[in-house]
Amino acid sequence: MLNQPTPLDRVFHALGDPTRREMVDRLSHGPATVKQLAEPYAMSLPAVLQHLKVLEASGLVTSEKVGRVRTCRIDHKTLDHAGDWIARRQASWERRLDKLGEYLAATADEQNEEQ
Amino acid sequence: MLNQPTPLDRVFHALGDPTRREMVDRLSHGPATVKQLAEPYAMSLPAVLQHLKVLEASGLVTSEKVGRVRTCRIDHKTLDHAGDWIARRQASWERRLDKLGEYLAATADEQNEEQ
DNA sequence: TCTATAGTTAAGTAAATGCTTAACCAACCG
DNA sequence: CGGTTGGTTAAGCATTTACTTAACTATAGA
Repeated sequence: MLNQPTPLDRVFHALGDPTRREMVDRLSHGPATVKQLAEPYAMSLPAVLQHLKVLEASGLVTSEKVGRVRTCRIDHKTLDHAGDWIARRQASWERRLDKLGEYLAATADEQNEEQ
Repeated sequence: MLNQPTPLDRVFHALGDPTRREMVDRLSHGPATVKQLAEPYAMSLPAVLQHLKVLEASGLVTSEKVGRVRTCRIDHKTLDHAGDWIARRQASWERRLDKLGEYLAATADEQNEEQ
């Protein structure tokens, strides 16, 4: 991978890790501080911070620091982009099934006519 | 990551690579042989095969070999799982916004009563 | 002011990723 | 049979990932 990753690369890659998916899950219920996000995990704080950095780089999460606490929140738009990509492939797949169905129906008709 | 990846880990990880997403895209329009899948890319056949292996391990793609050609197709159910996961987080996010809205409305009412 | 809290930076490491080339097999085809 | 086509395996390599520990900064509160 010489070329740099696209936004969608970053989003799916970010979601490919269970810890990061759990963080997104947690944040989908409301904002949380770094401390709160880290609390469920056995791993070190710097490790959590690195996951957070990946999530922020992907656009899935935003954060702002007030005083000494950083509060993180989901950016739903980015999650939507990922959902849209999947929905579009599902759509092409279904269009294909429709066409296949039409074809099979047409073939059946022809066979009926032949009989 | 000492523990082995979950199915969802594998799916999102598989979708995190642009080449693999393009392959899923291609396959969403209909089945293709390994040769056909490899054709758009500058990379070697073994590299394509490795991407294919990742896609198969994730469950996004299935394949069967007839004679000497292997034909690959999407398994839509796996794509659905990924879409469902995203949809569920979007749902919690929206529920949260609803509750926030109710709270704000209630607060506004209280303030009206106080006045 | 002293100290605990919340977060950050840097550097190092083991394992996983995404490729490569070389060698190989098995099926179809003239 | 012998060559071409389609796919596969193995080995190697540079890069990225997911952590770690140690050291550090800045804010909040007693």
